[in-house]
Amino acid sequence: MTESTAKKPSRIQLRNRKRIMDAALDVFSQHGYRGATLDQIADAAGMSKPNLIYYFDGKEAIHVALLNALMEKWLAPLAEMGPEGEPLEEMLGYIRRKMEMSRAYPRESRLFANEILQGAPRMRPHLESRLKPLFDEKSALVRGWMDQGRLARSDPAQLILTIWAITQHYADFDAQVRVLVPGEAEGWTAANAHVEAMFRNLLTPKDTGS
Amino acid sequence: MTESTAKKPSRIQLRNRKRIMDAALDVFSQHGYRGATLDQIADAAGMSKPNLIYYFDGKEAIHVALLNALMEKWLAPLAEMGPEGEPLEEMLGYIRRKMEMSRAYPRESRLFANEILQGAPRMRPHLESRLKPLFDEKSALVRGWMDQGRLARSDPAQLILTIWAITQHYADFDAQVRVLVPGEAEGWTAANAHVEAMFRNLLTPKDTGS
DNA sequence: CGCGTTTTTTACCATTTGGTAAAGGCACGA
DNA sequence: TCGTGCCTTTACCAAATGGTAAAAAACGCG
Repeated sequence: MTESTAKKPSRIQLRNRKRIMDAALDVFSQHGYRGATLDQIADAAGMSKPNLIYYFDGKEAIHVALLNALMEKWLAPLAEMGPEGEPLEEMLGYIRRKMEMSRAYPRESRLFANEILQGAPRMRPHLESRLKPLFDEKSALVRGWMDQGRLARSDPAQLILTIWAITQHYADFDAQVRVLVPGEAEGWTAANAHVEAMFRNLLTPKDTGS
Repeated sequence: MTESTAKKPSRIQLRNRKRIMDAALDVFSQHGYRGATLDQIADAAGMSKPNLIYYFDGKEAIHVALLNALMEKWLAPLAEMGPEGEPLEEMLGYIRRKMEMSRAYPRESRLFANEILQGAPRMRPHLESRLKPLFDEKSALVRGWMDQGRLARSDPAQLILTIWAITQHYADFDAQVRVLVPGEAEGWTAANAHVEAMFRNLLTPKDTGS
């Protein structure tokens, strides 16, 4: 609808839009929305500031475009968790994917963290329309597993929040983690091992006898 | 040393410094360092911008003063955990205090979160000199408990990181939590219950038979 | 090539923002 | 009550920042 009259973008347009988005991800994730400047983004993208504006309507438009583009990627790990497999393995798989996201895409994680920290001014609609339904769906799935006794019982919503908190912590608070836990590369393997063991422990159903 | 030649501050000075710090906490925690403006802080403190500068050397000085003042309060819950009591109760007490901090002082939590997110540019010295030693000390304490079999074994450092991740999440990502988990006041009781049960579960030593 | 279209640059601009200068107000002890 | 030193305000300012106008350059296609 929004694009009904838009012509199809040229190769240059596509390439430059991507360059801008990548540069903006760098800058926004490092300095936050207000801390980022168009000049910084332009520099990082290797083009002039007015040239940025030629491709995007303005600073806010770039930010919103980033947020929109990232939302799907960000939800994917949770979306993939389905009722087909063994509950414990489905959950652990989800947790592993989430850890991998934090490791591989820390900029994206920090971009979201910045946005949420400031009250999600530009993302609340997305949270309500995309995140909430998925969250509710998966909460119900987990509750079902618990009801069947295939997963240790707890509050599914709180459980998912807990998973997010821990996995994202490694990306968002990287600066702190690095100070406290020396060793760069090994840091992740230790973190992965701990998180996996922890949730395996928590999620494995207790044999209730009978 | 720094204050060797300073006169003792008057009553007005004390009062206004407090007003400024409180206002600055509001503004910085909501918008981040660069997102905050002196005008906003001045408004919130009910005084003029040059008057701010009369009491503090500038924007950065206010931010640093805030960070310094907050550090002690922030470390207190962990500092209080000592070797006297029963390990499980000591840990759960710590976790409860940390949750209470997030509930009672979300602005402080977000201020730190903002700072760490951006790489702790103004706080890294503090992290190294104050946080790291405490972290190492308490990690060792926890490891000792585990070695004695009085706490379930895991990586102490990762365990503490995990506690921070979860407890701070409720303050820092409040905007998201609110969208996902309806109910304001009850939210905290559900969160408290979940976190306590979770860590009790994790920390209780498994009877290894004999 | 020739020419319309897309892309990029140069030169600006208005607003915001951190900060200053200096005069005025105010409190309070002698 | 008068002056002295602490506090506050008014009037500014230079730099930074988001954004625009319009000319110049590059592209691509018949």
